[in-house]
Amino acid sequence: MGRSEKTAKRETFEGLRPRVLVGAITKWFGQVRRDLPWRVVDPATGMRNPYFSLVSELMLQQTQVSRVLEKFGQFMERFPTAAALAVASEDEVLSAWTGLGYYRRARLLHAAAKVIVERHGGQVPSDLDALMALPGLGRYTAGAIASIAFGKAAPLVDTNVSRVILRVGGVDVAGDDKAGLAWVWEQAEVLAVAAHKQGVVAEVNEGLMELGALVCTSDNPACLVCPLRDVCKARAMGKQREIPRAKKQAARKPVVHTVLVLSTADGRTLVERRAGTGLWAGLWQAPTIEGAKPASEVELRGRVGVLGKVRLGTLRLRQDEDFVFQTTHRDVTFRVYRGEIAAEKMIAESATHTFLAKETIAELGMSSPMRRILLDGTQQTSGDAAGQESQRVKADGVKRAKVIQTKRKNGVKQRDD
DNA sequence: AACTCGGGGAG
DNA sequence: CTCCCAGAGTT
Repeated sequence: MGRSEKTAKRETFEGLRPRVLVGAITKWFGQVRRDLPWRVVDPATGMRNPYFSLVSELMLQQTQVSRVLEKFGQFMERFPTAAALAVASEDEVLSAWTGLGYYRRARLLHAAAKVIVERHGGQVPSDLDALMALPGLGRYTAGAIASIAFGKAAPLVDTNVSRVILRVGGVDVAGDDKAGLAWVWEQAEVLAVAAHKQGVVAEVNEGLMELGALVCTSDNPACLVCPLRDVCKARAMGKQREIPRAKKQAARKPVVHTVLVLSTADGRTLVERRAGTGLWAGLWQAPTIEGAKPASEVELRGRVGVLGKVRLGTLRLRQDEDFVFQTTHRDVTFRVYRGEIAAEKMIAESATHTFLAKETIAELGMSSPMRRILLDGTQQTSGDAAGQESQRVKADGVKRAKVIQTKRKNGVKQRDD
């Protein structure tokens, strides 16, 4: 390709000049950038710690900054280096990940740490292709680490960047439009190359995301304080709130998890590991029967009684109030029964089922609802419905259950009516 | 190309 | 209620 063609391509950002955008973003980012824990700079090298970037980027995939802030520090304390992470057990890693969701990321990060130790001497590689070859790193994450931690001329596109670029370019497509996304990546590359020439590729890439997170938000863009307000085509057209158009969302499927929390007199509880695929794969739980409708007490007793060939027919069970836990693809109704046995020898432990103390259970990888069931006591909520709403659940056999929504911190939001 | 994988916050 | 979020891997 000739030089003129290359030059022409550099100017296809709908007539916008990359240098202008680079300058505006860099200046703005320098003024407002947040102090996030993974943005620390090593005073010795003047560089960001690439391992911090690796961990934070994996955590940030499809996850908001505020959510990652709650987990990042603790994770780094437990696994301060790639080598420390590589030698940890998978359960330790999953435990540190509990509550973040998309648990596959934790396993992939763990696997990436092992590759980094075995093939890269324990140092996160700086080469884009080497980064892409690591488990769990796709085009976005590899580009983020290469550009932000190593200052390489690599582009990056997440949903923030995609929204900013589509709006600035005035491209009216859905957020998951394939051709639109390809175009966005081209523009991101133009920007990254231009920024790299000026030595500010890290600032521009991170600044683009910061802009999308703080100013060019999806619901209510704050155009008046936007550094790109004068060049933004969506704003000129008054379409900044319509671009990008919403993606189609799949309906959630109702399912029911019937759970038996079986405890011993000395305070230990029976737990098992979930199957290796599907929802909450490989995480720990109290014995659970999953189905379209709630399992009966008889079925639940049978599920556990079979373990040690012991009948639990005489065991008295208490039933919690049902609650619904929502994930992206499911409404999971939890029906929880609790019972106590005199001695754990009533049920033989096995490779897959074991009685553990509460402190030990707290160290297992578990889903958020299971953590509540096992560690926060019962879900009785009578007289304490603040912040919760009810909805009719379509699952058979479940009349109505509270949807667990926001976990209020003490004193932050008490009912005041 | 479509689906799957969590969880919580905000409007 | 709905939509969104520093995406990637599998089918």
